[in-house]
Amino acid sequence: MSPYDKSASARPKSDRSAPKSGSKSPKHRGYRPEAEGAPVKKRWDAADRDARGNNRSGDAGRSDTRGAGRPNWEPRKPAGSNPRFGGNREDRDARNGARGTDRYERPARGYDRDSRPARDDRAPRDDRFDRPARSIDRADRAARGYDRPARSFDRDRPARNDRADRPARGYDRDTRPARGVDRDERGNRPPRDDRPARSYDRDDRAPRNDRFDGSSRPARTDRDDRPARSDRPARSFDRDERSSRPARDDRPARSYDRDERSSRPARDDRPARSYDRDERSSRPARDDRPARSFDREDRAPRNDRFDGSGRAARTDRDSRSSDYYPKRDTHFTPEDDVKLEKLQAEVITAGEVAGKTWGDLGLGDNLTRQLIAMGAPSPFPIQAATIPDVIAGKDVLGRGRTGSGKTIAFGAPLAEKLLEHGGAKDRKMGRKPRALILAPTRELAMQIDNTVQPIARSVGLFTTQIYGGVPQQRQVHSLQRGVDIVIGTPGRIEDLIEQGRLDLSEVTVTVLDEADHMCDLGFLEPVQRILRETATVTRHGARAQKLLFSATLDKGVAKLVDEFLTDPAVHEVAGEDQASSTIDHRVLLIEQRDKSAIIEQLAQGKGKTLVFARTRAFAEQLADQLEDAGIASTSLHGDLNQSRRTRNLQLLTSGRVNVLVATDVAARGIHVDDIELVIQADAPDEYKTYMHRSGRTGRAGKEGTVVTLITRARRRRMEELLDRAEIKAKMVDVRPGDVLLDELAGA
DNA sequence: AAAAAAC
Repeated sequence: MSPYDKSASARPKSDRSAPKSGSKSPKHRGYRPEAEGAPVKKRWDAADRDARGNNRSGDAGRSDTRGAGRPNWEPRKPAGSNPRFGGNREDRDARNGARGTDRYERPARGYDRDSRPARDDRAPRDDRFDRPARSIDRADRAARGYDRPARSFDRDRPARNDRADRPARGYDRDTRPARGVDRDERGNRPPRDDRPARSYDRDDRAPRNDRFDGSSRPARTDRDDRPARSDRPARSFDRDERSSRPARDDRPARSYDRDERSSRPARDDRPARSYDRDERSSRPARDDRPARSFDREDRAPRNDRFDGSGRAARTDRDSRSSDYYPKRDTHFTPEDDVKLEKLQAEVITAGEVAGKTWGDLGLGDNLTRQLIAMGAPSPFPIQAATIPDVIAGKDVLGRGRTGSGKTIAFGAPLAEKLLEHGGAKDRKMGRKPRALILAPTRELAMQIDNTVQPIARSVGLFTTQIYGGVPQQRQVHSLQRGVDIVIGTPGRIEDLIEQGRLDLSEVTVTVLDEADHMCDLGFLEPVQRILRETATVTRHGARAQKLLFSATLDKGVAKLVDEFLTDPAVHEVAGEDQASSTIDHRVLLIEQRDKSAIIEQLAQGKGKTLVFARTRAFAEQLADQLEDAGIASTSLHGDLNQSRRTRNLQLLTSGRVNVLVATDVAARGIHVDDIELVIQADAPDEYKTYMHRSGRTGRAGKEGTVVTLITRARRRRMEELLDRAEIKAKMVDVRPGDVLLDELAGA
């Protein structure tokens, strides 16, 4: 039985009062007993559809005017820059972004602009937005206390989109106490309304150092002197305790809590959260922390609950939700960075490609025209290698260096394949998708769509993005209208399958981008479940295809290859190793205490800079620190809501900000024009991570610099890692103020 | 251990 089967026996979840829709859950803030069972979303849908004349595409950022004249693998304008909302807000955002104060200040707007389908039609909301809170005068905003409501509004927005029928205003605060239940442990917090207005606004925030000096705590950079923490329970403890609560087992709750905390102003009685967390993460072991076995005790019964019930579906589902509380019994050792054997590949050389046209590879005229219009006059090697095989109906594994044009390598032939059988002529409402592209992050899914969508559209095919963190309603609408190509991340795709709103049974071409990563722990199982939902043969009896792409494709994908691929063609491009790339790799040997100062100096450059940190907290902290140092910067990591993630990435893409501090969420696939410098504030643990991070620069033959900061103690490990990556890098001792840093910054 | 991925 499929894990997504809709049969009654497969869905005991809803019988256990743990339905999926938040509004129907007694645990959800939106719970309204009288609304239970009522087709809340449907009602909104219909009204909305009428009101807006049914003329909007389901996805943001759709305009065929974008992107002409760019390299062929490059996304067009990022999602969220939809011109239909006019230029005024964009311009205002641009100004704010340029001042570098945009990061937390007006979160609600980003969401509003990017993902909200039809707010203009909804009077109560308009009212809210038309208030003077709009003013971009931050002092004014802060004085009026508008910052805080705007923020909580922002967090609730996605959930609310489909619930216009309930009273919108004041809702957040009314229900806040309910959530407080989760945070009893931190109970000595003053009532919310007594607190100063949320002020991530840098202007009214005390300088960081003061904040800590004043409370007799060491400055944050002084990691070794840790502040006493006895004045409140350890946070990690909170979390474990929370997650052990039966009532909350079925949802993560993490992002809410964290988001909430991260937005809280600094309090005298305890360190700011980011500091707090970072400090904790650098601490190897905590004696006061409950043993891990705690978690396992909690998990064991859950398995029992489903084992032996004869319901394979439930077992599957359960193992998936347990990903949110990852099993801790897998022992981690940093030495685990094993280099797996490369797959034996057919090698194509640049010479073989010379003079080939898109048509030579088997693409039709429309596609050829479109690709040329997108700035790809002729195929890159990886494209020349894989496109014919994809069109021939083979399973394909493609390894191409970062930035070598993999998206078109699968996107274009995929469109061609769909055309073969019906294609645009077969267009009808509610048709099932026939192709699926899976990506590991939402940003990458958006970016792939930005490239694939115009290609598909040129031959009358439609795409849609299916990923989490945004209201699902628009995505469902798209599916209902009928799409040909689904592009998304595993979580939401599984979610919609389970809800019966996404049917992959006619998907005959499936693409895994960053395929090796999709085989990593935590991704593999969802991906396997999704692949099992796809068709095995086309309606013409041909075998359904699977295409696996990555810059670091290795035997790690064997699990997927063995189950889902038949006699795959493996392609790579000769001479496209890291050694031949245009990236200048440097390893800087530094003192730990100098790290901040060195990063500041490196980030001074005029060019775009991407800084990688190991943890979300450190990424956030670094971004703050750089801003405090007068460097316009922003952050990208999983602690941000999706609107911020999208917006912050766009700040860098558009050049409104020159520095982005990110976790490894940005390590793979993300393309931003002209990143000149990649700084690895924390060295990566895996050679693959190094390769993907560094691949954010030096794209399409451009030059770039990658700087990795390590302490001397780590030198040996770093050398081994570089060996595996086959990268040669100079190692240099560096101290703050050294001229070399300015040179590397390209200032 | 961290990161990502659903509500």
